[in-house]
Amino acid sequence: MDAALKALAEPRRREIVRLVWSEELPATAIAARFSEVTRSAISQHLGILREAGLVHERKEGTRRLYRSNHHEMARLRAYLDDYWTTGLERLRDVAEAAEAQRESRDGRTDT
Amino acid sequence: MDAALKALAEPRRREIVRLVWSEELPATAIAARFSEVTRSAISQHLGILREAGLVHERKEGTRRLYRSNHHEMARLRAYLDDYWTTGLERLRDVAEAAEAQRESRDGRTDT
DNA sequence: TACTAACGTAAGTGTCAACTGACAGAGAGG
DNA sequence: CCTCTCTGTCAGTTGACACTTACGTTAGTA
Repeated sequence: MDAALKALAEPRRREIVRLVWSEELPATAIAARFSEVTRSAISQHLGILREAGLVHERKEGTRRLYRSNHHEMARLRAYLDDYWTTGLERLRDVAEAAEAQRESRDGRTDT
Repeated sequence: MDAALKALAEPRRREIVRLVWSEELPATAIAARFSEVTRSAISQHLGILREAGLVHERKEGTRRLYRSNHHEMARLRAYLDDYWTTGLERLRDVAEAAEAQRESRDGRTDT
């Protein structure tokens, strides 16, 4: 899960995931979209994405077709949603409520 | 924006943001929560988070109080939400609709 | 002034990541 | 078999990053 987030922190890889989201594409076709880097670099990016479980790989003859792993992407999204809400907003509410209680009860506290 | 995502790809920094989400804390207090690394490391993490605009810094005497920048966090969240929906799901819908049209029109296509 | 607490920061190190260029294997077609 | 295409991978370079140690700075205090 941590690997997935780290993988998507790279703009190039976010773009790759975007490319193969709705279309299954061979490695060469994916690499062709990136004129700034070599095919080798894209191949390595694909390896990282596959390792992180963000893309699926399917062999067909001499080609390897890639497509996004929607399920894993959904998991990552859920993880982040949990981070925003449970981890932060809700924590803030709890803290504020607790502080309000402390203030109205003791007027001062620590820890 | 990209710096923010990259900053949050680091687990330690995610934890820091969590710590100062509801409470404004001095650097020392934050560092005290992390027994595995030195105060210097945390200070550098705080610098990166500040650079990415994810935390606010306020000087008070000899101390520096930190707290999360909710606004920037919301922006990042919106950016990701846009990535999931507009960038992916919607794109998939469009692609699937187009493919369905192609199939019912030609019966077969490539590229 | 001298001392101390709270910080940031420079310097140095080990590790990891992105990239290029060269090479190897696998499958298709002559 | 030979050749061409598609593709992963290895070797090597460069730069970024997380971390530690040491030092400098600033503000409060005796």
